[in-house]
Amino acid sequence: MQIGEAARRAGLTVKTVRYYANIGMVTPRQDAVTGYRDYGEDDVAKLQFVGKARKFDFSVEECRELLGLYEDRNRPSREVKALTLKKIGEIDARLAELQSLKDELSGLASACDGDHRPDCPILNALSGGG
Amino acid sequence: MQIGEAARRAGLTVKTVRYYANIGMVTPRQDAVTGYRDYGEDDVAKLQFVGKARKFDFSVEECRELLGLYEDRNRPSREVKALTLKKIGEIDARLAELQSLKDELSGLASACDGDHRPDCPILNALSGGG
DNA sequence: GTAGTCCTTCCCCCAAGGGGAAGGTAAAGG
DNA sequence: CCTTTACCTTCCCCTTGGGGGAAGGACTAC
Repeated sequence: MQIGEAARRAGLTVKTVRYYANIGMVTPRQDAVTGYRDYGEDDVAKLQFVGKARKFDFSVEECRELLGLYEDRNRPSREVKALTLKKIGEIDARLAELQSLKDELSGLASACDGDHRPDCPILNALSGGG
Repeated sequence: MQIGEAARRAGLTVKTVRYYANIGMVTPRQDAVTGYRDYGEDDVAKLQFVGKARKFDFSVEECRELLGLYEDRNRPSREVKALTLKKIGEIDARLAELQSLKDELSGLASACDGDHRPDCPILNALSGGG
């Protein structure tokens, strides 16, 4: 099938699918006459796979790795789990970072009257020497 | 002072400080003879301000806005607070997103044996039609 | 014939700088 | 005076993951 239908079926944009072809992640056959990319069912499955993995915050490179494992019928599940745990760790770190950021900002915001007067603890905090 | 010392005092890299000058956020005087940027104490204060705001996850454009408010002695604190609350809202949204992501990944990871065998619920989930 | 829709490649754009090259300048040391 | 060192300058390419759009080829429908 052509790239448009493959993209629709995978829930991706044509641009994205073409990008994945360019970086060698999901490489369809090429029609020798028209030069059009020719996607098979297996390609669509890979595109769906990558699309889902991306939604899980895996980077394109990690998706490439997962895709390799996905295609390897003999891979040990250990490797997939390791990648997943690493990703969970990264998410945890980011969660903690965002949470402390939020706490600080919330503290500042609640200390600020937010009226017409120029006095503002938020700006004071940003300009202060802490 | 030269850009190196300004950067050191603000806790930023020279590259970053030069970037802020290029985009017109913190614009030092320019030495007519050498062409070197010439930073004053007020510039360093602005750089510190922007550096802190960046750490609070404000975008460069938001920093520019905050800097404008910071320099306006008559600004209403309302505007600063509004920006801060908006940022807190964004952080909240991201927190929720990451949390649900983590929950899903954690569920998958705990369902995966992580041994030498190829059977892997994580890959099954990524390739499944959900 | 031509309108519409599909496809191709090509190039520039985003954030927020990082890395490094090529070249000017100033101060210290011999 | 000459050289080394440590600054500084501009310029250009690199990153992530594509988006936007131009220019041009291809196919179907009317």
